[in-house]
Amino acid sequence: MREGPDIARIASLVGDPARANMLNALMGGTALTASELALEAGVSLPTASSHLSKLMEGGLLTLASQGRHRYYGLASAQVAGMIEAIIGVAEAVGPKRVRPGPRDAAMRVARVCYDHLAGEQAVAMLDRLFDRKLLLREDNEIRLSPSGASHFSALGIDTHAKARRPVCRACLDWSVRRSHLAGTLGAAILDKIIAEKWARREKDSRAVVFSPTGRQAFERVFLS
Amino acid sequence: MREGPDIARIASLVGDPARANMLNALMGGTALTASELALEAGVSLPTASSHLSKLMEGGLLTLASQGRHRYYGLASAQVAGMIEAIIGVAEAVGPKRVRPGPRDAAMRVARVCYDHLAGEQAVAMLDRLFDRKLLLREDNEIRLSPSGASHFSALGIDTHAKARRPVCRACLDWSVRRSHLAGTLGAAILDKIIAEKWARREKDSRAVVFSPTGRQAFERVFLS
DNA sequence: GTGATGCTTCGACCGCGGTCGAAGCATCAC
DNA sequence: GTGATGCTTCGACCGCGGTCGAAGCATCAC
Repeated sequence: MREGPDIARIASLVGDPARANMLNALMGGTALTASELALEAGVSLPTASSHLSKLMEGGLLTLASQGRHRYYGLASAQVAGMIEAIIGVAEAVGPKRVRPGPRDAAMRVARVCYDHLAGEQAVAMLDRLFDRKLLLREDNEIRLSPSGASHFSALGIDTHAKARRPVCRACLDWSVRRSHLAGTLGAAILDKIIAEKWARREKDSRAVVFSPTGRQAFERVFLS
Repeated sequence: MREGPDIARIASLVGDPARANMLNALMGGTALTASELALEAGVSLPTASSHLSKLMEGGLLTLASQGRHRYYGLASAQVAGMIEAIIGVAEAVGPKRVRPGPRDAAMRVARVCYDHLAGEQAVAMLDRLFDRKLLLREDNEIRLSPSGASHFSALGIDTHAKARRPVCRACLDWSVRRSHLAGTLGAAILDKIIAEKWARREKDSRAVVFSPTGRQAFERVFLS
């Protein structure tokens, strides 16, 4: 018996198959309606609605109403990071799959984690941003250096904090088991990658697939 | 409906109050017996035993039999990291506690995370080890540099890999939301801190409290 | 061998929470 | 206004899983 944060409550929210499927679907970063999430989870609309209200009450989701459409999304990158951590353990202890499959390999290279890039490319990128001193580790935070601020501005990437969200944040990568970049800067970089058409989102997957020229451009800008 | 790692199964293992209490107790790194864990969880011995077999089957625990005593411990630093991530979300979405209390503050400064140090001090230490190039980020891993190897050897810290466990690993800190050092090196450093009596473990808590001189010694060796 | 200790297994109980059909509510188009 | 769409609420059902006492099993001390 101990007080402290109610970890059982949070874990049990993720611990139902229908809710886990919904959260997994939302890891792609796109907000979805109750009908879409019911389909993802394989349950009826009333059941999905009941799950969604539980996830809302637990603080794991946000809701944006647009007319008669109601879009559910993950509450934060922190929630996404927790789900990544659970996926990591599930992968590690789960039955070894015979062949990981091409989609799985693509996910390890680059994928969406809520609103930012994850995978080997993302971890390598954060390492290089530190090496080039565009980002600094300081006072237990990741901070944008002056040269980093001008670097990203020159690329047309907005580096200003929005609504209480930090610019830079670390997020643990389940496939690499190292940190990648989250926060508004992480989200802005992913936006740029997609906007520049350096990479495209795989349909019905979190995988991010770079084109040959897009990969070169990405590496020149972020990995050089 | 989707295939993939069974995250609901792992999360539901953590999602029961009794099991969550047990896992929380094991975050201190000390392996405990079924009776001790039953006490922690506030359930009877038969109930605790049933929970423990479920956690074992799910791959979250390891078991070491010593005569008629059976010691349960967390299966890996990865499992510990997942629990830290869940704690982080529970803290963030949970009711804001009126006064965090001194023990809570001490936990944020330094605490045990399974077998290694976590908290502000641990995050600062990993940053400095990178700055001093004793550790290197390379190929999506953390590697010990040659100078790092001789540095730690000189301190009497064994830096050899043991039984398929990596020497260096990142683990996300729930209070700082940045990486600290896990792996055999992370464990060896915590061992040294305790062995040198630079700090002591708080009873019935994960907090690690440095003595004034111990803190100076730690900062001289790892934060300078 | 005998008795003690530590834990697991068995069996029975029970209630929490997931489930969906039907009804209700809100917003839309026209 | 009327009908359609999208979602939530209500109500009833049901079964999974948590619970513990009693019994059983394994290892210890002597």
